[in-house]
Amino acid sequence: MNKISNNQLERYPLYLKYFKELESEGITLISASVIGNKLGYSQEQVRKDLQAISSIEGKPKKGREIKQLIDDLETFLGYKKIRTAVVMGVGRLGGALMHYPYFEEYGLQIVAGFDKEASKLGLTDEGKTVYSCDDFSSIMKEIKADIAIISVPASQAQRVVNLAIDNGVKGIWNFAPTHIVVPEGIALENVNLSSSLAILTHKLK
Amino acid sequence: MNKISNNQLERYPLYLKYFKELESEGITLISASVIGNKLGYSQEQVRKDLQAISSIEGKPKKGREIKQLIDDLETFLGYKKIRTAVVMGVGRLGGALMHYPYFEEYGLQIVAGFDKEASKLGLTDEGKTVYSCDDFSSIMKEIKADIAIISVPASQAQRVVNLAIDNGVKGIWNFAPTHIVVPEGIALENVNLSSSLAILTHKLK
DNA sequence: TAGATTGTTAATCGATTAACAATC
DNA sequence: TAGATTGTTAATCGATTAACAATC
Repeated sequence: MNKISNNQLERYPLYLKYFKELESEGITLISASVIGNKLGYSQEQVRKDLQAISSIEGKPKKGREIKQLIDDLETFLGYKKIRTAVVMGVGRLGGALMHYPYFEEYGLQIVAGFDKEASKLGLTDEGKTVYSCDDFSSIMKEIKADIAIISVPASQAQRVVNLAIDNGVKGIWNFAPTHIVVPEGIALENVNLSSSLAILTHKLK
Repeated sequence: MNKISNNQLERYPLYLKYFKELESEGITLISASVIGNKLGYSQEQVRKDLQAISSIEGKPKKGREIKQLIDDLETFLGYKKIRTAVVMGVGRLGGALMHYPYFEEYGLQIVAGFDKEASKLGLTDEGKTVYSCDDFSSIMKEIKADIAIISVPASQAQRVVNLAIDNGVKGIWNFAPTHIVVPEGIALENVNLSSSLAILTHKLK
């Protein structure tokens, strides 16, 4: 199997979203050029992208079956087997992530939050529980989450990441605006708003 | 001047953050290899990156002056001249963005929020005002924000983006998980959590 | 002077785009 | 059959890495 680049990986959820829209409109077949026009990619790129994850070939003159594409994409993106996550740091951003409505659709289940402030602990309006950081190890023994979402202040991030990894987390999704280090074998993905803003600002000039 | 790639742009805020840390520790000079080790880049890449934005040359045997680097990066990234933004859709995520504590540091000032729900309107705890979407045009005539941060549900995003552009916004920072289209001359940057999650999930395998 | 670090030029690598044959 | 769309192979483009001369 060919290696799949990050750019490519970023595109797949956008394809999936579009295909679901088409499906709800009752459309069953789609060609690479139509997809490309809609999403702003070249048709060659669309073909390569879809070839890389499709279980069956497209049909010359007709295109690809949307139902099949959705199935393949959901399988490839892991939406079909649920992964669990905890949110570490339930401030404004952490709270938003803890209740982000689209994660369910992506197969990501937020099972708990952790914070050190007593006022934040307990059940949230949406029925999720925020535990004290002190209880992290014992709670993790029960829930065994796959992923830790880091939304603590930058100064706390590395410490909290270490704690999460020590307690069995295999992936770190870091929203704290700081560089963190993880050992071999642990997946790390950063969402850094300052980087995104830098791109926007540069385009504005 | 050479063109600067998006990857490169994403790295600059991370350099800046690191340099500020070093400065607060009283360090005045830094070499490309030390920077690379710390942030996980090659020293060649660091040199190219810094050359592209530096106003003065580095000093053989010594490295580069941190103070100068910070100044050059802040200038390049636009942190020195304040840009204003409005948040469209003050749900959990929008609320978090509206009060995100680091934006000030990046020279981004959130001047107002907009929502259509009456219960959300008025002053927030942190002293910012959420206006009704109905008043968008008239308020924008006063505040003339540069950027619109989009945090409405996906189904509303394109409509809201159009409204923002019609009222003079020059940049769209889109947090809604959907593909949107902007006319020529308008800057668009997407923060798509599903794309970021796709990368994390892939690394987890 | 010797050595560390710089800047520059060339080589490599990978992703995207282009060209084209295959097929329903 | 003709034409649209596919998959594959080659060309281009751009970013990263490597090599090396310049300099304090």
